[in-house]
Order: sequence, then C-alpha cells, then structure tokens
Amino acid sequence: MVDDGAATGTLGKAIATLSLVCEAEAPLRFTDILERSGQPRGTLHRQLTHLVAEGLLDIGRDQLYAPGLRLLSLAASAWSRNEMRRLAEPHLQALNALTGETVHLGVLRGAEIVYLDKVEGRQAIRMYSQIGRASPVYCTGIGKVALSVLAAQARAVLLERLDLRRFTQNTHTDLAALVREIEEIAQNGYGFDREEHEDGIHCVAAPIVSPDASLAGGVSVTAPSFRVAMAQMADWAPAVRDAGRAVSRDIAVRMSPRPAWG
Amino acid sequence: MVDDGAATGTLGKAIATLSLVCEAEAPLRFTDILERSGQPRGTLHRQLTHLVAEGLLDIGRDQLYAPGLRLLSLAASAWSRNEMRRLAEPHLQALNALTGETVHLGVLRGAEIVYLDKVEGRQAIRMYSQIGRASPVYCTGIGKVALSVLAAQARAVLLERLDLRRFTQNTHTDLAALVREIEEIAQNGYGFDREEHEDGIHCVAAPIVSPDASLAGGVSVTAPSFRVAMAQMADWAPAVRDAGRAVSRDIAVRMSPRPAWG
DNA sequence: GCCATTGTTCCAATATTTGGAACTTGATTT
DNA sequence: AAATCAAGTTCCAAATATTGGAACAATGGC
Repeated sequence: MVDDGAATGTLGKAIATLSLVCEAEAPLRFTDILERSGQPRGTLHRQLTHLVAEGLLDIGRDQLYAPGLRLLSLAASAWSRNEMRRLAEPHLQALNALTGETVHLGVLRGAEIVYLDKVEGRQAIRMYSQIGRASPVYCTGIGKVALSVLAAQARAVLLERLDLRRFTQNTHTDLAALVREIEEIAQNGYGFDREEHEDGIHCVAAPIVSPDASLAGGVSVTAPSFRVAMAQMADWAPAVRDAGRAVSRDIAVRMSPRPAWG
Repeated sequence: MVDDGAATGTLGKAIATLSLVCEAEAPLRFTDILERSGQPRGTLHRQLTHLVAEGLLDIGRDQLYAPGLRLLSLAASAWSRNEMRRLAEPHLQALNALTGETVHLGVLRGAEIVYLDKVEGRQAIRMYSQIGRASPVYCTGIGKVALSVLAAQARAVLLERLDLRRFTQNTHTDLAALVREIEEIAQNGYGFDREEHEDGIHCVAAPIVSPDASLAGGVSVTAPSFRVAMAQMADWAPAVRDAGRAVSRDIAVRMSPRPAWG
C-alpha cells in the first residue's frame, strides 16, 4: 500500500501516480495530484495524458481524474484465471456449506495478506467487498498461518521488519509473543485471529503452501464473535486445516508434473 | 479487449504486454510473450523486469509470468470508491429483493459495456464472476439501453463502427433493425435482451445517464429463460426503469452543486 | 559431450522524458 | 468591462531511458 520512496523508472512513476489516484478518497484535480506526487507540472501532465489514453484513468468534463475501467477489466481477467483461486474454490464452498459463515482465501505479498477470494455467509449483504484488499500479516488469521509455513530464515527477515501497530486490544504488539504463537500454529496446522484486527470479528485459519514455499497463504472462516463462540471456531479448525492441506496438495500436483501451470 | 494496433509510447507498450499476460489462458514463458508481442528480446526483457518490480506481474521459480496481485489491489480501490457504483448499490439491492434474480450494473466504454457491479440471485453460486468483464453493446440489455440515451450524433458514430458479430440465433446482425429497437427503447425507457448474447439467458434493462451524457450505462435484471418468462420480465420493466432513473437523478445531484464529486 | 532452446546481459544509436517557464483559459472580484 | 487570480496546458533544450541487435549464459534433450 505504501509506495516505497523512489519509484523506479518511467513505468514506476506512472504506476505511482495511478496508485495515488486509485487510493484517493474522491476524484482528484490536476493540482491535487501535482501536490501529492511532487512531480513537475509538465511531466505530470504528460503522464496523466498517457494514463488516460491507456484507459487506466478517466477524466470527466469537470477535469477530475478517477480510476479507469481498464483497470477493472485487467484485474477481472487476472482474477478469473488465477490458478490458486481456481484450485481453492471448491474447498471454500465446502467450508461455507459446513459452517454457514464467510470464508476467505488470501496470499502473502511482502508483509501483507491480499485477499483473493471470498464466499459469503447467508445473506449476500455485500459480495466482493474484500477481494483485492491487503491487510497486515501479524494480526490476521491468514497472515499468521502463512508465516507459520515460511522457511525459518524468510520468516525471520519478514518478522524483523514488521511495525506492530495496534488495531484492537488484542493486537500482538510484542514480537516475542507473536513468534511464540506462530510456532504453536506450525505445530497445530491452524490458528486463530482473536479480534486482533477488528473488534468483534474473529476467525480460524489454516495455511496453504506450495512445495517450495514460493507461494504462501491460507483459508479462513470468519464470524462476528457475538454470534459464534471461540469453542465453535475451535471445532471447525480441523476442517479448515484439511481444506488448506487439500489446496496445498492440489497446488503441488499442478506444479510438479510439467513445467507449465496450464 | 482488442488492442488497437499501435500502442502509443513506453507506457502503452508496457500496458499492452501486461494485458497480453492477463488475457492469456495460463502463465506464459518469456518466449511465448516474445512471439505474441513482437517486441525485440532485449526490450521485452527489460519491460517485464519493470512490470515485475512494480508488482503488476509475478514471476515464479519456473520463470512463468502471471498477473500480479498489485493489479487486484489497485482495482479493488478503484471499485470500492467508484461513485456511480456507490450510488447505484442500494437500488441494485432493491431490485434483487423485488425479483430474486441477478441484478447487474454496467457502464459504456467505447463500444463495450463493462460490468461494474452485480447482486446475485438466491444461491450465491459464484460471486464477482462478471465484474470488470466487457461485453458488446449491441447484444446486451444494458448496452442497448445505454445507446438509447446517447446524443444522436455520438450514437451514430458508435453504431457505424460496430461489427455485428452473431452470438446466438437472436443476435441483431442488421443495423437498421438495431437502430429501430434503440429508438423504441428511447420511447419506453427500458429494453430487453432476448437471448441475444447467450442462449437461454434474457434480461430487462434500463438506462442510467449523467446530465451531460458523459456517463452512460444501465441496470438490468437477468434470468434464465426457462425459469422466468418474458411476460414476467415485462412486468419488472417499470421497476427497473425507475431504478435507473433514481440512479441518474442521484448522479445529477452529486455532479451539479459543487465542482467536486467528493 | 554436443546441439537446441530458452533466458539474460551489454552497449552505441535513438527516442522519450524531464522540468522550468511562458502561455491559455475561465471564473471571480473590483 | 477590466483586472486579478487560480487552474490547466503547451513548449523546448538538456538529461535520461529505451531500443534492438548481437553476444553470452543456462538449461535440458539426445
């Protein structure tokens, strides 16, 4: 989410600008973008023109820049063809059928978990809301289980750089305690988020991992704590763990026999 | 969907490459991309490196290029903040509650309709599937109603360039007939897709339009024809039309008072 | 071990981007 | 109606990135 200082190259700067517009609260005027991006006027103007020409940005009659529809189209292709998502889908459905609660699929990217898919509980109040969103690793169920399957060294590197910001009363802010919990998760094959990211929301999660650990992520069952007790969550844990293992196995099968994923 | 011949500038070429990877059936090897893009080896290699550095593409241990998660994140931001979608959402929910069938929101981009939102019917078999997808204007319900609210000249220009490819028995392949239907839609304020895009699927749609017609789109209620009769569709038409008008009104209100959308 | 295929690096010629300043445009005030 | 101000657009020599061909690894069949 945070753009690491220097955007490299022409493309990098263009994407930084695109990102800026996408993450803005509302459509931005030229001057707004000018201030926030810190680029020279002429440069920025040409850049925006190019982004609009490519359909990545839209500009209205009122000269406000907003994200373009092309972005949605590209993401839709990417999403629908994503191999991990496709393999996981039936398992997510099964978990939803078993629990009646919301099921998530997420993957590790840097120090964040990006949600790749979601199957809603009963009433489809809002579908899609979460897909594509990124959350911190250290205070989400999927985040912690993903950490538990990383190679020791990769995990250590990642953990060291974490900024353990507090979200709720239960957020881990002590690295040692977090490490201890991750080790416990590695033992059990599943883990919990005890209202660590959002008050009133808890979940049970299990890891998904490719044979070489180049892909790490997880599945989770999420519910409001007033409706589903922790004991109930614990009961579901084995099923969640098995789902994660099943997806991991499918990935292994898909990757091993031939060089191609398709 | 079709990349119009020459991609302009550096950014254009990079996006063309990105697009190519996103729309591929499966992750591509360097050589596959080389062939399909027609760019020189060195150039392409650097370009891919940049795209990977930006997170728009991922490359696995096996040297296969796949769409990156950054794309999903960007699209998710864009989607969740989209003003038209937010304004339309309650009306989509209402239509879904009334009909129990799937409701779509779509906007016109060039000669295509891009689906912006979707509320599923009963069983949430697959959420999100359609969002971001693009379909031809001339054989979808939303496409035809969107055409019906364009200024005469803009419509004419668009219609002239259409390639009326046949999808089903009922697809309009005669421009004159299509024009006649669009005029009829303009009169009624709603229109139908009578299995013109996909066999066994029909819908009733109504236009959404901004005051200056810079934004055109529509809402629709879609159902399999074996389950919902055309007569039923016709009964729903007024409700759909009213939903479209309500959204159009909200957009007008949002755009008029102040220069900013936010 | 050799050949074929695929992926990576290098570098001078070329095209693009850069960034400051000058120039429109359009709304608001005097 | 003229003056003022802010926002957006255009211009161009200097700096920078891209280009594209060819040489160089790495991989893996035979």
